[in-house]
Amino acid sequence: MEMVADLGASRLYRAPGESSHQQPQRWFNAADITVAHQSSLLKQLNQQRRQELFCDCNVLVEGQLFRAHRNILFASSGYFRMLLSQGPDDLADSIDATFDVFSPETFTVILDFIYSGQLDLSSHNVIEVMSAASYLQMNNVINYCKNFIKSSLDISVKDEDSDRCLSLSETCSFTSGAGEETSEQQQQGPSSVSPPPALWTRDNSRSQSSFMGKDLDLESPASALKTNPSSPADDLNAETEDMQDPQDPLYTLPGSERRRGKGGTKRRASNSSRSNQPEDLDIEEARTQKAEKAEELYATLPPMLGVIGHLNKDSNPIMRFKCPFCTHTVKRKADLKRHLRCHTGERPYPCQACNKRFTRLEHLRSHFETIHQARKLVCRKCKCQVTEDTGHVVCEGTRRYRMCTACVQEVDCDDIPMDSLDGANEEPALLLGVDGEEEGDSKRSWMVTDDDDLAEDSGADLIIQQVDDSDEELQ
DNA sequence: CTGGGGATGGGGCCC
DNA sequence: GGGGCCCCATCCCCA
Repeated sequence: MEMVADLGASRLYRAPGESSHQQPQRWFNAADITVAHQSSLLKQLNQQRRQELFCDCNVLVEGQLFRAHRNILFASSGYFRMLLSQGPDDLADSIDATFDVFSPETFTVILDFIYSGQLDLSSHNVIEVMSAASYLQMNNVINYCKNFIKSSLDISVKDEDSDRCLSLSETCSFTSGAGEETSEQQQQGPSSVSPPPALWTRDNSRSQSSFMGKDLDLESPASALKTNPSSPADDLNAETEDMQDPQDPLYTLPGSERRRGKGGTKRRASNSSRSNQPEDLDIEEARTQKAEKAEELYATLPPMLGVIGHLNKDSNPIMRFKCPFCTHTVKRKADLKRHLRCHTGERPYPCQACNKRFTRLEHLRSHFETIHQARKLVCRKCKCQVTEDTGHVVCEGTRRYRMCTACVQEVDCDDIPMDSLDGANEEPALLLGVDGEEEGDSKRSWMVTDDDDLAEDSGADLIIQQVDDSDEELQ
């Protein structure tokens, strides 16, 4: 084909075999050609999908199998992009993804959109489609849903409750993540999908169940990389790999984050109190990177985080915030931010005594009081109740605990460094702080001292400073 | 091997 | 929105 004119973006081509002398001349606009080509191509792909030709990706939604093309899913969804870019690509017969967080009908709507540009939204399915789109990281679909809801709420736009079908041609351009720049596609008859009932509450309950449960393949794109549902053994392995040892520079790197069950902290009980000084820089670097990545992650969160939950008793919608990485929803944005730390691996609260890091200040406080302050008025040996006066505080490395007089006499006292009773009642300096944060007044008692060596936690070398701060200052 | 308890993490919710 | 408390689940250690 010969280009005969360049009109900026619109180039004109002469059909092959036609000379400039032939009449009438047939001119092709490059933009038209592109659109026609894309349209034809997509139509072909859609046909192939419906005929299950060359489908190399299996998606299981509530037991219903969908077959599609990896490259199409990859190009359309951030979720699949992450999933397919890291998953094995030689398992044509295996299930690539399993979803229980939305219905097959919803996935059909989304799949039809991917392959046709037609988003079959209705007042009945918009919430679940939006929720699914959020889960699949398809910002364009989310935007359509938002527009749909917005226009539905606008009483000036009289559309009653009639279902509407948004097509690419009628809505905004896409500037979101890669793969969602599907550009203008051909108009195609809306796929006839029977809309499921509004299922937000169902989704919400799933959120809880899946979150509390073990179906890791639903938790996050990263965890979804597992082809098969994780077995307890897998979890164990995951645990093993996901050490929370602060000495491990990767222990909470966002990229290595893997969802685990509640409270699954792998403890290298004594390891955490060992310091490899030459690695400190690496640790700090990793920590910084992690914080930066977390910030970056927060900054690049999909715009659609707030979703409309079920109606309250006044029939007003209850806004909930959905985690972009899993199906969990929360009422408050602050709770979502807190929740996101379990995905980002961010642990902004380090214990200066043992270097262990925590996601929350309260966890750090609890840890410090329990481990380093001997706050429990219980004899560690005989479990009897002691008081601050009768409970001798025994130091063992960075650990402090109380023992009753009898137990102290029973064991070889000479081997156990022991605080005086007076000292036991005094407050060791809480060498705690929040990385990168100025200590506020409320945290003054959690002083950061200049003695960074305290963080080295070299066992018996720990220096317990005794200051006059009262316990109450902690509260 | 097993059960109990400690330590930790995460969600809900109040202040 | 942050801090904090309560509750519960999970994991690990140890007797």
